Amino acid sequence: MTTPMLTKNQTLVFDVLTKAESPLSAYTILDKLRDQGFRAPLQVYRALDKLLEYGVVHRLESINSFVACAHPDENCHSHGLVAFAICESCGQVIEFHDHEVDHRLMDWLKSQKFKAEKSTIEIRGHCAKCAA
Amino acid sequence: MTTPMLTKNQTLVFDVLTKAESPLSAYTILDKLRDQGFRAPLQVYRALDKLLEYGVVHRLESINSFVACAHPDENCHSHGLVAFAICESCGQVIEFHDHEVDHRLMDWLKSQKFKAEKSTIEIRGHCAKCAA
DNA sequence: TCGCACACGTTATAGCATAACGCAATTGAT
DNA sequence: ATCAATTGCGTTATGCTATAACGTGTGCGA
Ligand SMILES: [Zn+2]
Ligand SMILES: [Zn+2]
Ligand SMILES: [Zn+2]
Ligand SMILES: [Zn+2]
Repeated sequence: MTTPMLTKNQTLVFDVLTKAESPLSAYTILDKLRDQGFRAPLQVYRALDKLLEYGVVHRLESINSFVACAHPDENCHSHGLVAFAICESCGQVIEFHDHEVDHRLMDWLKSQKFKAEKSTIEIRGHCAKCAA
Repeated sequence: MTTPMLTKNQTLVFDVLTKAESPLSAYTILDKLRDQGFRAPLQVYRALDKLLEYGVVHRLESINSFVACAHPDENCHSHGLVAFAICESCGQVIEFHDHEVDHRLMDWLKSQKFKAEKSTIEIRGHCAKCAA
């Protein structure tokens, strides 16, 4: 997916996520953008929908939050799965890709004739710094 | 985790999930149990918390729903990750385990000194029957 | 000019989850 | 026997997450 020009709201939301050090919930984003004129959740959700569609933002299902893509320039997303390690102490997220995991999962799905469309791989725990 | 005797509410919730053909949301479970005296969401959530703790029920993060474990007798859960293929047409869920995927993910996490505690692997798409 | 697509704003509502209180039964130590 | 701690339960209220439904304005090609 080639990313078209972002609209004003999309840019605001994307910038907030890019500057954040941890994933943010839609409502947290809303609060951060009230000074820029945001008033309602839909303004955030509509922007997020587009950013997700363009692949420049990921949704973390297990914590109802959103992060900017950590590898916006690689085209891994088009042919591979994305995985996340989420620290429950500091909130830091590491986004990673592993083709071996991809292929293994895809093979299994293929063996079941299951047509995959979206995937979620999220590991929660404690990062090196917080586990000490 | 050895599963202790279930309480009345836990049994009711577990039975509903066991009989269901698809994952159920907590509020759907609540509705199904109103005739048995359930009145409030907390009655469901408290039972679910215990059932999740005992490992006899899984939570599907990507669809805010719950399913009975499909392999209650295997002890895979103690040493392996659990994955789900979720059909977005018929709602059917296939629970599966793949040690190769486990090891690969665990190795990566180890290389990052990340201490994993909970994992979520969910693939959404269309099952063989619905993809036709 | 008309029709359409798209972004946007606003209000209201739906859906998911937990806080906080109090009561009752159980257990296990003193 | 008594007390304290634990656990489950019921209820009310609240908070967080997400979408429905309506209307506006703008740009653009037929
Ligand atoms: Zn990414
Ligand atoms: Zn951390
Ligand atoms: Zn299971
Ligand atoms: Zn299906």
